[in-house]
Amino acid sequence: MDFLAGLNPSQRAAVEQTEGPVMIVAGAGSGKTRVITYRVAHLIQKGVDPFNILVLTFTNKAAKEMRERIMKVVGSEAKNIWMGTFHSVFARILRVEAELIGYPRNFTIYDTDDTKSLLRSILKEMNLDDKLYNVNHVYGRISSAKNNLISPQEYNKNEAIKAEDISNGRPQMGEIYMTYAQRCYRAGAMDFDDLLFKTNVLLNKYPEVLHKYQHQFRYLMVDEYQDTNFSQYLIVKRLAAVNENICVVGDDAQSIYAFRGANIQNILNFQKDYPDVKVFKLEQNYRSTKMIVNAANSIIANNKNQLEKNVFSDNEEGEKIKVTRAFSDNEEGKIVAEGISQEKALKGLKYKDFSILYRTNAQSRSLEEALRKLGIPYKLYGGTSFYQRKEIKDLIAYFRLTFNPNDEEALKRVINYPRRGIGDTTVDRIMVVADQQQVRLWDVVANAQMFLDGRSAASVGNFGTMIQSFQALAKTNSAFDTAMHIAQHSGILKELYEDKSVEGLSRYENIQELLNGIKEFSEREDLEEKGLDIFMQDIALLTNDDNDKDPNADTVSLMTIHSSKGLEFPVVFIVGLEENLFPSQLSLNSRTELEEERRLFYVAVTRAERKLFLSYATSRYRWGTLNNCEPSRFLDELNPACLDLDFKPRLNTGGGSDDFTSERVTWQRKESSGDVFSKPKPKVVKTTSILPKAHVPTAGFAPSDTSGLQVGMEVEHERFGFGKVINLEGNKPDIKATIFFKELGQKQLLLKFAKLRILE
DNA sequence: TGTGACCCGATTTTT
DNA sequence: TCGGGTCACA
Repeated sequence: MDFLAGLNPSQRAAVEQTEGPVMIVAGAGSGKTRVITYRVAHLIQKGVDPFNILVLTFTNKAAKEMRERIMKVVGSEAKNIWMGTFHSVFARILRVEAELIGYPRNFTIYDTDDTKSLLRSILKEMNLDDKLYNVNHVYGRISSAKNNLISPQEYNKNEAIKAEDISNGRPQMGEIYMTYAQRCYRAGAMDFDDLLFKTNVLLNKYPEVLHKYQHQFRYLMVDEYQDTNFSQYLIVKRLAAVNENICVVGDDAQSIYAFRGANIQNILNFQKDYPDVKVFKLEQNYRSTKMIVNAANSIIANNKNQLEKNVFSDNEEGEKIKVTRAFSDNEEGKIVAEGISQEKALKGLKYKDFSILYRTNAQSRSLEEALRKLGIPYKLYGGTSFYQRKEIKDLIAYFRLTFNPNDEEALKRVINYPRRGIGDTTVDRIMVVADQQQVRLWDVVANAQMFLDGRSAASVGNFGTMIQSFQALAKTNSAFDTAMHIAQHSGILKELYEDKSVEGLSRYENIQELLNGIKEFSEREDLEEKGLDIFMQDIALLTNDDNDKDPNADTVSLMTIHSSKGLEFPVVFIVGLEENLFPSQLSLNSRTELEEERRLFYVAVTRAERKLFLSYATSRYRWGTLNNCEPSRFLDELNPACLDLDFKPRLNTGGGSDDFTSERVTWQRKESSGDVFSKPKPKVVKTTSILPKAHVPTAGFAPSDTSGLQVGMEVEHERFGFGKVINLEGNKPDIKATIFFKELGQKQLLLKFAKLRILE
């Protein structure tokens, strides 16, 4: 057990407490991954069969890294641990059990694009206004229903939900959800949320299945527990119910995915669920200097709702955090790029020791430009992943159709690509016929002569025959041979080969790369089954980092803060620290959202090992117009003792001062309402056009006395425009009004702060 | 059925 | 600014 010696007392205690419910609260940089890997290794060395251990993570990358590290300690036994993302582990189980809940074993997994495209079709078929029923909104609504385990039936029965949708002006939401679920079912497809939702259905409806897995997974561990949603929470709870050997690891301070349904309460309430839980706190940060840890602590202290802990560092004091102000986004880029060159030369670092973090992807442009000018190599993380590329999705759609010919989205994608004279009208016709005759899509395609007429029957028939030939081929051929054949005979390869443009060339290369990947898969010796169908199974669950060509290249890393979670760099630049950007404009309406932004800032700061640079610009191009920016409130929240301001506050020049602290004071004075959550209006400096939908208050706008405000009244808000009150709640000074604004949709406002004019 | 013009919308995104 | 999606027209 030599490896235990390298752990500090609390890490070691957490590793050794293998039985019963355990919660490990792991501060940033406290050796969390180490504890998990050693804990699993320890279990195995104690004689637990790896097949009985289930470890759930949120990313493929985390699972992969962890498995490799465990392998180093216990050897190849580690291969037998059930370890993977929630989605991949339960997809694997669902493939075994699918038929119980009425799905084919080779069900398709719809990714976000498939889901949105299906929703778009449904909205169109229902003749709904796609502004009101915005696809993203509808998707979000359905997704959150599923994540909260509300089935379409329950959704439609629930009066509160119905009332909410009606007040939002979207009474048909329940119907959409119902149709969407039916269409997925008909297509033999599950979306991402279904993988968890259906697992719950399965475990709930079939006690013997639940029982089987409860006994199989005698030890459960969940990484990043603060990011679980209700659906995931319940799966874990069910599986752990018998043995209660459940260990969750997380850091509430790093919960940054609530916007996707993660419920921070899952970790905050863990002690209530398991009263005899043993809690271990990992509070020593091994990653960063004292300066950085102190600064991070000073930020997170501003959040109210959190588990008590005291993260500290025994590392060296370290340098102060350098704060820089730039005049524009481009100047900010230039300053960062120069900063990298300087710091690199000064400290003898490599490019890969640097990372630039930003709130939104759009910010990367000016940074990239500046880096290119100085010849600094960089790598952009995020963006479209390999499997998201159109050409890859097209070819994969053929594969999908081969194994699941009812896959509606795959069918729509390729039935006329490459062109074969099957237009939208014909495709619509197929859908309608399938609906009317109560047959599956594939029945219509395969028997085109019966269901369609004339010319379209012939072309659809040919398409069907082609897919059938692929199916026959797949039965007897290797994954690679099948894939190659499909690429050639579908016409995709030819289509791309003939496109000699730069993009066409790269598309062709991407297809080659996919085929190479399949070839490698075909030649793997550790797999028993290696048909194309097996290769296909989890492809929707793969993401970009699985395709990182050269992870050791010496380049600066550029990424959003979200994607930086779990990573660390000697030197970190966090850019764009401006109000309305970070914290994001859209997070300013509620304390919960603002706190999430603050945790995001905390995550960003704690990525840095040795040196941290912060910057903001006083003006920035956004959506084509130049805007004035105020420095972020987060800068004020940092302990000033940790900061090294790169500019001198101008003394008494009368026209306002220049360091952000005084700027803050200035704008706070302007906001007489005292509402800390209201935001300063972005001032338009130079515009080529008037800002799109900015509301211009009616001349002589003056807030009314809102004490007599009633539901149903029409009001005007200074910035949000005209709207109607749809709900009032709370008591006297804190009455909260839900108002549906014509331009912006529903918003909740505290009456004591909101400036509203009641319309007669 | 195919193409180009326009119009909208725009955080973050482990799966 | 940029990209995707839709619509009008050929």
